[in-house]
Amino acid sequence: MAKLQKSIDKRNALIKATIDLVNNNGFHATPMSKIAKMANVSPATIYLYFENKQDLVNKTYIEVKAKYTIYAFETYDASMPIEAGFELIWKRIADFKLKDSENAMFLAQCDNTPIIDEPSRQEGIKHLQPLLDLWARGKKEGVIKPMSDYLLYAYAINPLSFLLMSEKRGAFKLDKTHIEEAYLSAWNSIKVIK
Amino acid sequence: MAKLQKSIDKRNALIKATIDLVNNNGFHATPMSKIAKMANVSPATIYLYFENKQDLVNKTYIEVKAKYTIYAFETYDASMPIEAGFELIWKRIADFKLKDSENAMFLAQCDNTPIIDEPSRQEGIKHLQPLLDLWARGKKEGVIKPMSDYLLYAYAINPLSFLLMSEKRGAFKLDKTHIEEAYLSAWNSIKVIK
DNA sequence: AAAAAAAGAATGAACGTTCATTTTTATGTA
DNA sequence: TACATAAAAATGAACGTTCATTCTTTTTTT
Repeated sequence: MAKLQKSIDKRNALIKATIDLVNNNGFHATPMSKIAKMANVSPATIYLYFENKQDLVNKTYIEVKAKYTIYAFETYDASMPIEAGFELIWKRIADFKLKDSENAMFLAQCDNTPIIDEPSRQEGIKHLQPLLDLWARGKKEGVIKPMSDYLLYAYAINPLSFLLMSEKRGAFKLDKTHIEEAYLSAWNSIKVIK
Repeated sequence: MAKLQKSIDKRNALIKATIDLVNNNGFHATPMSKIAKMANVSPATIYLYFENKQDLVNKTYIEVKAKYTIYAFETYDASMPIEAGFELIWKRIADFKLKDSENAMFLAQCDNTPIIDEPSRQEGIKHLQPLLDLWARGKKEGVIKPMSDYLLYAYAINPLSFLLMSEKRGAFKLDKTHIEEAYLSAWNSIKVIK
């Protein structure tokens, strides 16, 4: 009964500290010693839970990404009509980014830098399948533009990350009104215009 | 005649090496020694051109950002009609990201991480004014949605960065057709729908 | 021959990681 | 229940390396 005994609380504290420090200082200015201090743990203890620094940040990424997608699809089911389904998923994603902005910002930083290794990135992408399925269905029904999923994602989902980063920098406040405007822009950019 | 004599070629080589290494390895895995080696220069020589590592990366950012905006607005003049002006600027930006993807990717990484200090970031934003002016005019004329500039930027411009990163990762090829589709999505997301 | 630019080697600090030891927890026995 | 013991978890200090930066010397330019 080795691994199971190790405190899940400590592991969580390490992951939280990693997110916090990487968000505020960047990966390059986040030494293991600081992570340990913030998690109230000895530096050596980190290595009981993670192989090394790269492993820690990879696992943090995968865990946060899973949390994100679980939240996004929690209330969706694949039998919904396209537009309603898209609105539902989109608003769950927006909601996650608002209520859980620490996690969302960490993902944004990982998605734009080489701090995560490629296998972990692939692992993170997997969970997005329900949205891709919805889009495939929408294209078949002629409701969503027959474009590459990358284009759809770039216009429908990714702008939220930019808005989140802008908010973090303090130049902008992402409130309910903005969310509605953003949703309309997202939908208008991917729907088929009759 | 101190500074003027120092070779502009060496400075350029240092900036290019910085972009190259940060793009491929990330800031955290880009030591001064490697930058020096790639620029065919002694590590000590870097300090004749830049105060320190932070200064080097700040100046690189500002220089690349200036190149980007100069290219974006080169063929635009403020008397053009809104839609034509937007299309022109948008396509110049897209063009820059395609033909100068090394520079564009470096900007994308800087814009999503704390590797640049805040004054340098502000300095980089300044040059975007012509686009903001165009949007202000478009809002007044009722052609562009009366939304925050951050929202307009998030939907009209920022998606190109995401597409560029996707292409860099090899999952996606950003060709002429995609550019046209992307332009339509961009315009549809910010124009007033009658 | 003087000044500027560049170089390589040196420096001290900081880093990721490991080691030797102590503390905590779980288990078996009376 | 109380104690003894072994295993697991956690630690602080230490290690070897790498890093940004500086120092001293050499090369190049004027």
